[in-house]
Amino acid sequence: METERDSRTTVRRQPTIFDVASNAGVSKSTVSNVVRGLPGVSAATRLRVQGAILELGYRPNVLARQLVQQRTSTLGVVVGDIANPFFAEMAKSVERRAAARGYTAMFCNTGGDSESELAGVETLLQHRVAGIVFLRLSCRSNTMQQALAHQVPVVFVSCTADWGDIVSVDDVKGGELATEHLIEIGHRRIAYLSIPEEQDQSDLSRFAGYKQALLRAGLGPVTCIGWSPPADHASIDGKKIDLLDIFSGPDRVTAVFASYDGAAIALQEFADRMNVRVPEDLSIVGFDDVPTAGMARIALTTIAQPREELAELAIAAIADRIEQRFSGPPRTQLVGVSLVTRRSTAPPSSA
Amino acid sequence: METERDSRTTVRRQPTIFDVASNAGVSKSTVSNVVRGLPGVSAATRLRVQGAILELGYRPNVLARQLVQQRTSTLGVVVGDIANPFFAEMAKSVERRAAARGYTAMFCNTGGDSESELAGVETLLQHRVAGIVFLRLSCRSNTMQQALAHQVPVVFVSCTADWGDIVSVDDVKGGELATEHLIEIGHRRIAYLSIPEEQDQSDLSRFAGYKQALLRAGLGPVTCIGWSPPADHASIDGKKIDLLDIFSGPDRVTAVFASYDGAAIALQEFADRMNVRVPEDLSIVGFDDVPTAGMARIALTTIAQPREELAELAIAAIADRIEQRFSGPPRTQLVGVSLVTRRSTAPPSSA
DNA sequence: ATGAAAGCGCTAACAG
DNA sequence: CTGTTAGCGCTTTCAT
Repeated sequence: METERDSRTTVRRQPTIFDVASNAGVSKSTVSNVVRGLPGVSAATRLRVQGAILELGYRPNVLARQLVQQRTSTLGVVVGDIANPFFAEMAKSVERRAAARGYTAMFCNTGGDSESELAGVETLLQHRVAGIVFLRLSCRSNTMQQALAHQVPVVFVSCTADWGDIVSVDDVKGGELATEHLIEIGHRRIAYLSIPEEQDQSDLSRFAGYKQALLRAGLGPVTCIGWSPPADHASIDGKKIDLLDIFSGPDRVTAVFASYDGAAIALQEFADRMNVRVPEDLSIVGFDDVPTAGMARIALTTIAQPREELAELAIAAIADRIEQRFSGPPRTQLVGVSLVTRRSTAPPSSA
Repeated sequence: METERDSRTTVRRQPTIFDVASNAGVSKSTVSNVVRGLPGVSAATRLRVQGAILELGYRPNVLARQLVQQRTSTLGVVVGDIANPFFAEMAKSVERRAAARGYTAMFCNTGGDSESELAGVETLLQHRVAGIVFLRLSCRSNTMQQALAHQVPVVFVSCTADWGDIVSVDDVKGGELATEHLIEIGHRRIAYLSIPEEQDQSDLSRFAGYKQALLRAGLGPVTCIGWSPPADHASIDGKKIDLLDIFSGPDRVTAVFASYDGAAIALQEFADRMNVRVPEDLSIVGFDDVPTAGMARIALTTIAQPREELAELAIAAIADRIEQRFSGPPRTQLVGVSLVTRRSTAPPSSA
């Protein structure tokens, strides 16, 4: 019979603090004190209680504790796209740092669309998370802001919003660094590449850095290519154009700074397909330094983000809020970036 | 003064169901009924209650609900390494499928070591998760099994253990497919490559498939290379050996089936570094078909896993257990794999 | 040093 | 159709 299994397992629900108490012959409070490691419990009682805990396999119910304590140790983490290696790495670091401080991470992957982003945040809020970490926020809509208004501390990692603490790399600086590198090795026609569907605040800052470096060097024109891989066409200033044309002709673009490694690698693929040689005909710089960028066959020159440092600062910032060590207007912490030179960039050929 | 801010936000804690009730002039139960969408509430009252909910910005406290209901809608997901693109993709799919059924995913990334794996599971259990999904289980120790024994439903995705439901690709079949492909295009000396630190049950099954195909074709010897990238040496049957030597000499290995794409790509990098040409001197087959494998410059022949299907089946399986639609001995569901041929494999050169 | 009692916010009978 | 009541498992004063 099937019920045999049930009788064997005795349909035993999880033991509660009460079960432990009566097993050890003490009161609930004493058990609670032992569990929480508070002083003021005699060694003998403590031992007896610990024995009972082990014997029954007691496991404190976090839900009940958090309900009565009116606070949780759960951190919500909203990730734009966990399949993007950069965010996957960040998610990993954030989880590790959170765990180190006693927080449990509750991830919530959003397709990047603001609708599921909102739904995700709503769920997190219903779970009474102690705070929320945003890894790239797509929606600029203030629906989100309204939902979150003063509910819980919020920290934005690698993205910008004025209603929470920010921990980010200096995107503008990164854009400058990338562009200056291209200028230094001799490029004159340098374009910025971004993928419209994934544009966010970081994008704009990186573009700003690009623009600044370009103008400072007296170069131009400032060119922003909008491209959705793997299409053959793109757009510049809203005008549709054949992507290949951009890299052909006398006035051709010889170097591209892409908004992030994914875009850079996609462009490299496109170039390969079209027999545009990288770096001879076209130099490419990315942003993030994902593991793939370092692979010998990809060898992408890129701007590296210190992922572990970002994660640590983010968790520190939100923990400071949660644990009331800091309150006040939003803080911004910018960390440095560095250029990693690989084989996707070289001086332009004089062709 | 700092307290100004506080007075502005009125130190207002989250409104409770009671606040809504008194605001709408009804009882808690009625509000509860409205929130849960139960019938038997007059349209007028429902409207009044909904108004109050909106006005107060009421958000049900999931913790309290779950405490009284004695069950949660949280699913624990244990991931070996979220930075591995295959698991990142799987995690994403699992989260999406879980959400579609009303479950919230609580991820827990473990460095692959069984210690933090155990700690992670412990945390999940304390949160009274309704079930646990394992994406690659590293530890074979039965400490884990003991901790989980009959506590919650468990499903293993892409890994094997006899104490829970299993949803996996047919690893043996995949190993055969990969090896047969190599045999078919003319290879005779074919080795299996695995990374000792990341070995698991899947590894063994894939190796079994490799072995089977090899023996069936009357080929040999069965060779299992243990390698920790990016080292220059490896080991075969416990004997340390120069990795390059394996691919040199008259009796050299001309093709390798790697336990997963990561290993395959690492080997490709090694080959590039050592001027061993792929596929002319060495053919490589991977397993998983991660996005990187499809990139033009990598072009790895590999065994594709149907990620979405795996995720869907896994969530369906665990939901069946949780929602008591199924109880009984562990079930195993194997889904098919397919060979994706790219440029990392070719007939051996007659050199 | 230990115990008793009052909730945390919610659901789920059961009355009215 | 709506209200009353009794907990879920735990922490936290306050007594003893």
